Amino acid sequence: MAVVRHSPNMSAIAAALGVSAATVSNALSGKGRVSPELAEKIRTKAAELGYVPSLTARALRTGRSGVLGLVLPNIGNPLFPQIAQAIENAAADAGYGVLIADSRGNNNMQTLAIQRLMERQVDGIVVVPRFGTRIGDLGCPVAVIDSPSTPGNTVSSDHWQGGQLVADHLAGLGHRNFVLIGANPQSNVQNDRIGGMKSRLPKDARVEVVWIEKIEAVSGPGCPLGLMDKIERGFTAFAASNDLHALRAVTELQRAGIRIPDQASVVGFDDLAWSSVVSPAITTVRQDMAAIAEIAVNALLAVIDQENAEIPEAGGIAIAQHDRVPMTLVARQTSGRPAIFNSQGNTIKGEIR
Amino acid sequence: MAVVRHSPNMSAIAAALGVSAATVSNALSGKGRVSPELAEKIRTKAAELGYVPSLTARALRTGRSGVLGLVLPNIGNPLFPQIAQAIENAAADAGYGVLIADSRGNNNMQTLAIQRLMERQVDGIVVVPRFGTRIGDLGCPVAVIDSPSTPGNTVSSDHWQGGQLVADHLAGLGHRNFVLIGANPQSNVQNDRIGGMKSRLPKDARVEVVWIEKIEAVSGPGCPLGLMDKIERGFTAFAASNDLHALRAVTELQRAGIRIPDQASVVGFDDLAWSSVVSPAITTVRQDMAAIAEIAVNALLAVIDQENAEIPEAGGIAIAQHDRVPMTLVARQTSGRPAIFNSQGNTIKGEIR
DNA sequence: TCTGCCTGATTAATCGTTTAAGCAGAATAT
DNA sequence: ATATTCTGCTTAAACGATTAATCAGGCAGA
Repeated sequence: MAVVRHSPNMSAIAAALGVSAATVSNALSGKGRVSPELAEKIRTKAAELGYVPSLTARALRTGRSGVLGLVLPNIGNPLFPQIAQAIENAAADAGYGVLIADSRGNNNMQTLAIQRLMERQVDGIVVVPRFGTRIGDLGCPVAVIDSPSTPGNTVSSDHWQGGQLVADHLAGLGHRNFVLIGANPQSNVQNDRIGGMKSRLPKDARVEVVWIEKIEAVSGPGCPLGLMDKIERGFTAFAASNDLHALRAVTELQRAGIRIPDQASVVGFDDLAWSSVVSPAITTVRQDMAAIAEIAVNALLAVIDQENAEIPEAGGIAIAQHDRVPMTLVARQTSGRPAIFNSQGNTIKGEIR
Repeated sequence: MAVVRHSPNMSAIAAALGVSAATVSNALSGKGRVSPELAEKIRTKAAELGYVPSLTARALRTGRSGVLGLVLPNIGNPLFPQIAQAIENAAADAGYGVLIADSRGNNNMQTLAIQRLMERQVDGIVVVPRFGTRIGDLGCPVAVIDSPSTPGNTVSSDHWQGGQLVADHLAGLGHRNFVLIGANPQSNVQNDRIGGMKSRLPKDARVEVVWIEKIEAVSGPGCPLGLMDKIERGFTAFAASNDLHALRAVTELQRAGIRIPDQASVVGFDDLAWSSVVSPAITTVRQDMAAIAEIAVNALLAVIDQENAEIPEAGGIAIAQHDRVPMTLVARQTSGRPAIFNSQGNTIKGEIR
């Protein structure tokens, strides 16, 4: 008995039906002129033989691999799962595969990673750039996910609006003394979030900003952020640019005996994996990654199609008509009314709940 | 001026030098018979023209795509970044690309994800299986990363030994009352970790196991785990099968006013992103992902090579000669000697530090 | 000188698709 | 009745590499 050697190809189907391979191709793609009956016969025969098209051969012929590259500043980032999952799903829905590339935490590698992807002839690249880097003309369609305030951004969350959500939430609860926590002022995303927060704070609010990297540069990584000092000075609301920092704040305060949210409120961003299971569960602002990924992938595919139709030497940056997707606040347990005994310059009488 | 249309191919180099394409191929691959001088000329010309080989064409001809698939139970998992990064690095070092596939959290999708990868003719697949699923003959080389106690496992951390590390650490600090925290008893990884811990606990130790999913089935996701009850009953050591659960324990205890590590010690696994920055920083057991990834990828490549040399219809599961890589304990701030006032049935006098 | 071997190249087939071009017969138009 | 357009299919040429087979000389041995 002859064992099935490899998966059958178009010629096998053609031979089995006594037609030409071209006809099989046309029938399966629905492109050329094939009679409905024959087309049907071909399709059933293909299914019967378990035909699987060779994407490699198709790629060679058409010059399109059906694969998208994904470059992130740092695969180790806790936000990576969300992004990767969303992009993978959006790409899969569009019939594309996703090739990942790690820039291993440094800027040169980002370029190298992109090159490696292009050698594998990806049709386009989705990149979440490291801050401080500009994605230029890569000679390949690119979709950039960063922040609306980044030039060349394709689509991203409306981080500014997200910041406003946080400010409104906390101010609405009665807070007037805010500590804003960021990591690095160079990041557009963080700047937007913090800028958005500041833009909505009440006029009589007192605000201080803490930049983690500055503190760590002095006291070492993982060091305390000096939040108890803020508490003693009457601050009640801690708004971090990130759930990781929010978590850090929560544990630092909790460890010092502060009850959350009774004595202090903490809010983060991104709804990271642990945010809902710690005690108390963290109030956060969530990105609609599925929407972002879909918009990014679609914008990318649009550029790819257009490039394919016109000049092959385009390689531009994809631009979505709708470039900022709104964020949503998820109120959980780390935010509440400021306690009376802790509120200075507070106009409304908050209750301890 | 004619602009460079696309990246030049072998024929372009051949034409520029007045030789045949085959010679160029031989020169660049070093396979056929080419005079050293000509080979050198070809190489410099290739560099000069900026020649990039078409991996697609090569894949079509050789039947090998140079791409590995990576399938995980859930891309959203916080461990994903570590695994993905390690696999990507190991694969890149071996000249391979990595295509990711999300099984979107359910078992059927795992099979589908694998199929999608195979359609893209990956040369092999690295899979971290969902628990409860067996990876059978896929018709394609597979490396399984799960646990040494899983049949068909290629390589993984020695979770049992990791568990022993935890037990030794805590027992060495003087603890005698242990709460072991797991999520799901079906997971081989978690069972190994917990089994390893149990195997090294002192004979006079008191042990209780908490399964999170059981509790959540009753009280809902993210609910308290009832750890204060354990504290009141004299337990001082909380060993979780995972940093996520450890963090959950830390915050739950902290929130209730327990000082860590003075009144209770907590240990986790995996050294997840936040473990080093929360207060107190979490003592954990780290996996050597780089080693695991390298072993897995190498074992996979071995099967690929062998399959390529012999019968094309193999598709077996890769087996590494060294299938378990040791874990290392990272002692941080959540583990310490048990306080005297809390220690029941404790033989040594622990100090409050 | 003739045979045989080695060297350094070329030729041509192949991988599996896609697709432009061609072609025979039927249907329609003039 | 003849010219034209469809229709349904086939032919054959790509895509860019790899590789087995071939071939022309040069050189050594008999």
